Amino acid sequence: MLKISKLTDYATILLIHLSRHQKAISSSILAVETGVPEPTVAKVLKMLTRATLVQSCRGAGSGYMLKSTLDQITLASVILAIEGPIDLVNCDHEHCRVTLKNCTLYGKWEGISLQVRDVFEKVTIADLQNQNKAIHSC
Amino acid sequence: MLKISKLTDYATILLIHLSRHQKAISSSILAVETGVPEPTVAKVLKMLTRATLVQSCRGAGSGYMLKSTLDQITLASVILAIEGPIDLVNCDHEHCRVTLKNCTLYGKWEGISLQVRDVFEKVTIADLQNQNKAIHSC
DNA sequence: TTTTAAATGGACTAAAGTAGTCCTATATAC
DNA sequence: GTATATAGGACTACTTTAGTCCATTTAAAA
Repeated sequence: MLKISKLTDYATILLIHLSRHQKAISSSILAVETGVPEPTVAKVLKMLTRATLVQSCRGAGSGYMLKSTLDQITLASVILAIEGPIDLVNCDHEHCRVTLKNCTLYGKWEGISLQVRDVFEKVTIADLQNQNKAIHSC
Repeated sequence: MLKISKLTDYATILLIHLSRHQKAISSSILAVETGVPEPTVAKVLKMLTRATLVQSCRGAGSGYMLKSTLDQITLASVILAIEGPIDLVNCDHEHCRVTLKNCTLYGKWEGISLQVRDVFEKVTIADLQNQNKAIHSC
């Protein structure tokens, strides 16, 4: 499927929300703000933390903060954090029906994947964000 | 998931195979040639026929033929035939958590989808095809 | 120092999408 | 008329995604 996963969508929304706060905020507050269920918010923030897109702090009154500004966060990095590397075909070279030598299409797909990756590399979350206060995607 | 479906992969392989024949060939023959199981080959060819990328003919000794040359078939048209329209987010505007007015991200995603679509629009199956006889993808 | 709020990690369930198969009907060449 | 194909669609199995929950760790606040 040539689709962004829902969690990636949530991730962009959460990042935009985080950028509006100076202090760290908790996943439960973000859940209320965004309307996304809390356990899901928590899950996404965990992934973003592992990818070092956001910074976390434990303990009472703490939470999550952006590590950089929205214009420094590419959509590609968010997709990578949530869905893994962008590869249009997943050729594991193990269960391939044919021998690798014959697999001449593979290289071509690689090039196309790169072009797609490039599209996402050039879009930042700041680009996604609008000037007005609306922050949900559908 | 940002991946091409397996069936789309098969479709490109089948199209390349079809281009090597002058006469119509059956799905069972294509199955043997490509190593893809016959029922699956049949399924994909049906889809390609509905999308008028290939022409079908029933009856003994008949089968499928290309409707145009490989350099006239874009990857986008194959993806459209197998997976449907390229839309990175599927916002049905019905079960959206927020009202549509607030959904400002939607327009942005549209633009990105268009850029991705553009990548596939510019690649033809002829581009995918290599000069040598190898025709399988992994 | 105790309590409380919050992240972390991982397991788990449910839902959705994909791949693959099979069967019946229909068309056409020989 | 018979054999060979496509057409359509139903169906099953499998994989991925979404979403939830719980036990643990951390640290601030009282």
